[in-house]
Amino acid sequence: MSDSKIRNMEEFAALSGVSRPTVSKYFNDPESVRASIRTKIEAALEHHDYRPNIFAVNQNRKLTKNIGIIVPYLADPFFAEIARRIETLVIAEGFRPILLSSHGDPDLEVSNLEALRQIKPAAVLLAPLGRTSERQAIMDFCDNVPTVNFDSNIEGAGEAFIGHNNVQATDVMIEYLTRTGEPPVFFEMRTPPNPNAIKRRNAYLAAMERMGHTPQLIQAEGEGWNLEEIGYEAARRAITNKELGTNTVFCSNDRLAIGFLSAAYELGVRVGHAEGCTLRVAGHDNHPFSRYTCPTLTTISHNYDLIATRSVEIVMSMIESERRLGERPTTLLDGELIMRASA
Amino acid sequence: MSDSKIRNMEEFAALSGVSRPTVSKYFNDPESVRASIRTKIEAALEHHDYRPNIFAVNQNRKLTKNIGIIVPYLADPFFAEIARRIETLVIAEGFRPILLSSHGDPDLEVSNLEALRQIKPAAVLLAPLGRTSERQAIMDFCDNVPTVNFDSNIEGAGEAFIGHNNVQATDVMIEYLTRTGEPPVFFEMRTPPNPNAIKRRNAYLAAMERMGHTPQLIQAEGEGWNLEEIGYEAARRAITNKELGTNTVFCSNDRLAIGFLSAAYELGVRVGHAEGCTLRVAGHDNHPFSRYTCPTLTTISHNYDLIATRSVEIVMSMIESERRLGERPTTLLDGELIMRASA
DNA sequence: TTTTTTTCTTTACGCGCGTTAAAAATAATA
DNA sequence: TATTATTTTTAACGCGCGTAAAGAAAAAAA
Repeated sequence: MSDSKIRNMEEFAALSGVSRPTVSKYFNDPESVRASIRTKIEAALEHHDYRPNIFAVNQNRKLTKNIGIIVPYLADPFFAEIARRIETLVIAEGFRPILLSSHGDPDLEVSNLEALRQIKPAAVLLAPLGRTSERQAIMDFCDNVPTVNFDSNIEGAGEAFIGHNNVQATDVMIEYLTRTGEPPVFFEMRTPPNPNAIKRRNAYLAAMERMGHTPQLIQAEGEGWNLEEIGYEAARRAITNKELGTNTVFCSNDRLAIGFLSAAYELGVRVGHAEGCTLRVAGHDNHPFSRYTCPTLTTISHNYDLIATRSVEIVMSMIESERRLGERPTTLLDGELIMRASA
Repeated sequence: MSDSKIRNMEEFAALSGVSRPTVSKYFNDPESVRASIRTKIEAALEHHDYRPNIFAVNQNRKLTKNIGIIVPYLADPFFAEIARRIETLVIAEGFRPILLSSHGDPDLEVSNLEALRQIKPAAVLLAPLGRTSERQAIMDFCDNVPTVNFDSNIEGAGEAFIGHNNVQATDVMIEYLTRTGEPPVFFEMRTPPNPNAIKRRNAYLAAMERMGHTPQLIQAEGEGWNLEEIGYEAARRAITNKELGTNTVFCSNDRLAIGFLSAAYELGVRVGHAEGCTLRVAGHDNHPFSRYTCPTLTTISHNYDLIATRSVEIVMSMIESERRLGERPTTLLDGELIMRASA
């Protein structure tokens, strides 16, 4: 690098001995100019450190190189992990990820949508809040901006949906639990913020019925995203009141399970599938921390890798094929049983 | 809202019966125009849903209303929580937060810096990686963009530093531990990614010396940000090899402690300050999950609230006072002892 | 009502770059 | 070497808005 500050493309073009329109062409696609010209520009680039003004560029393009990513709650390590992977892939594709979190607030979700719209993104990846989302606002947004819906399905929103196969995953876990012990009680929130939870509940009920077991739902009260606390409180009550119909608990998600394990530990209940344990607890999600709970949590993993790569793939194909897919393809990724110590 | 799409300020000005320069003035500060004019504009706004093109606006302003936030690793709930709070405060101040994570990668940290520079932010809040950061790149950035350094101190970087009082916090914990039992062994990484860890190590050594106890450092090998795993492995070894000189362990941070607790649980070591426990474990940070470990983790809390509010306060004062403070004021926030079950 | 002060309108330029059309230069082909 | 195809240059406009200067209008003060 050198010193001289370049003010604009005009100056840089002069320095590199190439006309400005050609330089502009180069920055939009280096391959689109002749090799000899490319060499000249890149030589100049070595000495002068110039980059086109991003605002001016975006003002004149109908579409930017921005890709919006909205997650419902970034302080949840699950979404943080997904977001991290998506960001990395988006960067690798040569786009700029813009990551926004709704922090569990429907109003903020709408604000985020508006903020993104202003930015004219090439596409957006949206994991909505779910039940509490302003459905209409989301639909409006999707009409104007090519978006892919992931994680939590809002029917009809976006050009495609990619998510977790809650039914398959739930079935696998129930199958495992019943084969290795008593059939599970289902531990969940009465009014879960996320539609995946409803799917899991229904899958549990269906599976139990199919297998000839009587289902039991233990429903925690509480709103919001403080799931560990909600799980902890409800588990405490359920255990002390002896509400558990069997010795096996299947939690709707790992964060509730973490709360459950905490309560069980505190009450002196030994959890696990080993000798001397009186309770088995399983989760769902393979939360980044589930590996370090006490005992380590048996759970079902999302395919973190595939959920990210597929989402980005679809978005990229949308962008290249001048957006808008056909009939909102839905991709459901199978979960994988992670056998650990808790069940 | 109504239907008609407005293309630009010219059109909107016509519709509202006000001249374009005045409309422009309004959007920069509604209070700067006469009430009667304001009424007209806002009336038009009710029917026509127009907002100035953000790229055009930013192109013409020397400084934008953007405030950059960079954290070293967003998948760490500690930073996710801090970022969440800062974002909220920044929005409340009428600015647009741009949150970027370096994902533990020094190169990405530099890319993030460059991305922010392009965006001409009014200011940025930077929590650097620390030891692995490209110091020179950060210094260069700080020369060009008014920035506040937080969490991890890079000497001389930014106009101000705001962080955790590691010495005070460490002293408080050691004081507590020695009063209630044996003096602690210090459990840490040999080459921690974050400079806070070094401060904590030194504070531990100094405090132990001052109190006439012999310090013992147990140093986990490993690089990167997978702290639970690193803590788990090292703890397993330390426990099985009986390396612990006392029955009390003070972990350099909560994520290591989480790994430690996991290992202890697995090895059948009962942790806590209660009867029948053979080991006490304490952490540092009051990580969002420390409340749900087994047993619940005794730790020292950062003042999440203050760290966020103070950082934003300083940034705002920098922006208002035409940036650049005097002699890089440093604010160290005291930690608070959180007594739970583990020690 | 007249004068002064404040605010608004008109007019016009600039920001940095995308993009186009016609002319010029270069490369590929015959 | 002459001809054709491809790429580059020159010249110029447009994007949507900030902003400045001069004159007109409105509000406040005298």
